[in-house]
Amino acid sequence: MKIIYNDGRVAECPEEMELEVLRHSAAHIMAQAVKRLYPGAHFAYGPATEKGFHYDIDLGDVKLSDEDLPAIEAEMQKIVKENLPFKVYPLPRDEAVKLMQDRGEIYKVEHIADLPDDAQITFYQQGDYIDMCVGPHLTYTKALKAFKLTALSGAYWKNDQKNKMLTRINGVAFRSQDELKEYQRMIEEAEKRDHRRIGKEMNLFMLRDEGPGFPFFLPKGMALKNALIDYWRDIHYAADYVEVSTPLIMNRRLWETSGHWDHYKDNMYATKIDDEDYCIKPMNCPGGVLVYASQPHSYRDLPMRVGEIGLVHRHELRGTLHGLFRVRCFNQDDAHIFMTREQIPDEIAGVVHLINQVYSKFGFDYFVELSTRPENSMGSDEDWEDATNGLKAALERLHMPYTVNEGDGAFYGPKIDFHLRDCLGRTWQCGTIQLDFQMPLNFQLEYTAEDGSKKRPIMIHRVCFGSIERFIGILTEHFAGKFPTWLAPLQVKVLPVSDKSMDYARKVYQFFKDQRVRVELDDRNEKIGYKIRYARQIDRVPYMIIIGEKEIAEGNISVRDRETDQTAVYSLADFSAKLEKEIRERI
RNA sequence: GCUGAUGUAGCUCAGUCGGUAGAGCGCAUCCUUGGUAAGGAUGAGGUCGCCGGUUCAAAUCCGGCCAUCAGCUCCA
Repeated sequence: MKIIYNDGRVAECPEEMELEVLRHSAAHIMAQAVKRLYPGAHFAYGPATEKGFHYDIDLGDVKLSDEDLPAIEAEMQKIVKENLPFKVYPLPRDEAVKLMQDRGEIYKVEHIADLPDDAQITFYQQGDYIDMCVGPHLTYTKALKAFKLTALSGAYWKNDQKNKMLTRINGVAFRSQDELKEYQRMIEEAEKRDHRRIGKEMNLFMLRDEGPGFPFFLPKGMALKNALIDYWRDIHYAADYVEVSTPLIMNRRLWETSGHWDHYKDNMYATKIDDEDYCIKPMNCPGGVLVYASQPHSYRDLPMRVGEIGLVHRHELRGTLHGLFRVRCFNQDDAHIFMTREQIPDEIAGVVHLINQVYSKFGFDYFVELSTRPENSMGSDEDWEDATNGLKAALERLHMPYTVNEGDGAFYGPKIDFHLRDCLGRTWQCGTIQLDFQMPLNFQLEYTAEDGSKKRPIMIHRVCFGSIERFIGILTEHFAGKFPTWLAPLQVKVLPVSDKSMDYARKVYQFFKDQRVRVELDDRNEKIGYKIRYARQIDRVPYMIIIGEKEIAEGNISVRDRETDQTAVYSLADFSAKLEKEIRERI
């Protein structure tokens, strides 16, 4: 595949750039098609993206709907068929501005104004369509062989909510029709993994119009959640954490002291009790701080690692809600660490280690981001500088690669965020480590130092799962509902072949129930084949125990394994031992 | 909150031109007692998201609201 660079050079495209160039050129071709169909259209940004391409377009008063996409796609096909060459030429800044002004491209003019003075400005042209662009691009439109427009959405000019909402047309493009088909197959596959679909099928949780963003956990989902929390308690016990629980509703005065009232009010649910203002907690930290402040502390107590599975409520914009990934009430697997300044590096390293341990256990891929001071924040520049450097130093000491997200920290401190990917490639923030000099100051926290003086502790806020709900969503997609045995909502299902084996099946069921195994008995009047299909497809149960007259006669059980689909014969005691080992070892 | 789409039985969906609703699965009962991915029959189940308007008549047309979906913005 040949491409043309913005210096006019034509060369073979490096393989790793092919998709990007293809998609970027697809965006230009789409813009040309849109301009032909809607001459009043003005163009903003039209990049290649991770999945395809899009172009943000100002269509004036024209309202596009999904039904308009096929016509645009057909026009694109026409342009491809015309096999127009891509030409490129540079223009001096004033001429570039004039060209774009003459063509009514106000967004491009604004874009030029944002470019540095010495920027080289180049234009790509195919047919009568001209776009300011650094390229590279295809050499002829016919090189675009496989594409599809997928969706219409909105996007703000320069991604800023204060700016005008433009129309974004999204598409995908590939090297060949086969790759496009493969992509469509993958999308279907990913949709099968969607935690909202699997959650419904497996009866894990539900969402109702009566409480948008407030998930109900059903018995199966609750079993899963509790198994996850049991695991959390074990690793935190081992890492020398203690656990507390603090109130959901507390007086407004507390939130004023913590700074939440000033910085987070819009996201908080408030209520009146006995004529006083109360807030439902959006974060656990003020409660955790009150626990620390309830007693005098010595430097000998530090670091103090205090965990809390805390239920928080946040009033999120309704357009942002998404299954268990984005809700309005969720449990944070929170902890607050109180420590001396000297203990910061070790404590941060300890938390990074713990989070890494958890993610590795499940086999997650993740990336790390360092978020710095936001606009609406509290505290001195020095403290922010110190805290940010502290986090940086910890990451560098651990050789952990990270990107910097300027201005995205919490209002009380900078943070390290851990992001996990969902089945459709979207990423979600899960773990976070926040270093906080402010809360101890606001609440006048102290400890007695070795020399008898009073000193101020530093605080870390941190979560591993992030939100237990979100983490369960991620786990559901990661395992496609086939949770490892220790986590599975249902671990064993007993399937009698007929009524003749029902009594024995009941005994087997009771045996495992007594061992605290999560077990069910399928005593419906159905054939064994049907019961197996249900246990596999709907329950996704790790082990099915099939009980027929043969098993009764021989006094054993037939166990079908979810992973292998093989059936093996065990004695009750042998299988019970195997199961117990598997559950205790956790994965 | 913004842009676009959607909302019919527990679930997945059909319902043409406006004439007050259908299928499959699931559920219940009965028959069947069947050995590793769907045995058969019968039955129950719906103010068509909510409110208002147009009309002799609205699931269907119009308006408002609510929720959901794909994005944007925001976030764990």
